Amino acid sequence: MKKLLDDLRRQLNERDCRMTPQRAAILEVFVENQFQHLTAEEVYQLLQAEHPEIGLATVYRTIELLAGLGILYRLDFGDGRSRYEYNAGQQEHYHHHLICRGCGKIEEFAGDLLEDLEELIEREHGFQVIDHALRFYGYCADCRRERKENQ
Amino acid sequence: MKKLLDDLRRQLNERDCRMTPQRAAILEVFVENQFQHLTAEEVYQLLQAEHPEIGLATVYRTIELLAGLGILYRLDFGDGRSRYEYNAGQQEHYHHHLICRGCGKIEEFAGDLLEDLEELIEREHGFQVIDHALRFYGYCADCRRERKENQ
DNA sequence: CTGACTGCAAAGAGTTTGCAACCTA
DNA sequence: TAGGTTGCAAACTCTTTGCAGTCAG
Repeated sequence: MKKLLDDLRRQLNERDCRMTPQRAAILEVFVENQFQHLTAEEVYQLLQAEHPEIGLATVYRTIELLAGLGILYRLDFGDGRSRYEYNAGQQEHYHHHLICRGCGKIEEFAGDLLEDLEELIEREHGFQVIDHALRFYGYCADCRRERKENQ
Repeated sequence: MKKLLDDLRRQLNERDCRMTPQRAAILEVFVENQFQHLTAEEVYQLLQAEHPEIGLATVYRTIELLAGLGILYRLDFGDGRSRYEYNAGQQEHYHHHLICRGCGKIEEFAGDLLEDLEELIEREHGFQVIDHALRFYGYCADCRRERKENQ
C-alpha cells in the first residue's frame, strides 16, 4: 500500500496537485476492493467506518481525479450510475463483462481477442483505439435454472 | 409506416396495451431517424413541430415500452443519458460503435465476429447470451489530425 | 503563506411517479 | 364504460458546483 500511495503522491505532484488523507483513504478502498465495481455511493459507505468525515462530494472529486490518472477505470453498466474499478496494472483492460438481465450480477471473463479488430478499425476508419468495452447481456446460470423451473 | 403501426398495435393488444396517437408519433420519429442514437429529450424536441402537446414523461414511458417490445434498442455511451435506436430487423445487433474521446462523435461499424466467443461463454460460464455491446474508445480521424497540429 | 482541497448545502441533470382528466377498445 | 394512457408538476437519484474554512507543500 505504501508504494501505491507514494506513486500517487508523485503523480499528483507532477500535476500540481496534493496528496491528502482523503485521497489516500479513497485509493485504499479501491485497492482493498480490487475487481469490484464500486459506485461513488458505495465508496462513501465503505469509508464511513474509518473516515466518517469524508464527504460524498470529495469522493466524486477524487474518483474523477484518479480516473483521469488512469488509476481507476470507469465502467458503465447502464443502471444509471457510474462504477469504478481499480486498474492494478495501469494498462489496458483485458477482461470483459457478462451482465445478467435477470439478477443484475456481473461476471468477468478474461481474454482480449480484439487486437485484430482494432487493427482493422485503425486501417479502415482512421480511428485510433485506446480502449474497448465488450459486454454480453443475457441470463446467468442461476437465472436460467430459475426461468426453466417457472415454466 | 402503416404496416409498422399495425404491427405495433398488434403487439400492444397482445399485452393489453393500447395504441395511441402519441405512441404512433414516437415510433414514427424513431423510424424516420433510423440509425440515429436519440435521447428522450431529442425525441421530445423532434416531436415539438408536429405534436407539441406530447409531454416528456410520455416520451419516457413510450420509449421504455418500445424498448421492452424489442422495437427500440437501448444504448448507453456513458454521457449520462440513455440513447435509443430503432431496431429495424427486430433481431440482434450486428454493428458496434467507435466513440471518440475528443469530440464525442459516434461512428458505427458492421460485423459480428463474436459468435465464437458467445459459444465459448455459454460453454464455460453457463451464461446464455442474448445480446452484446462492443465499443471502442479512442480518437477519430479528425481529432487525431487536430491533436497532431497542436503539438 | 499560497493556493489546492475539503465539507456542506444547494443546484443541476436526467428520469420517474402521483394524480386527475382523457380516450381506446 | 372500464381501465389503460396522458400531461403536468413534483419528486427522486446521481452528480456537480459555489463557497468559506482548512491544510499540504
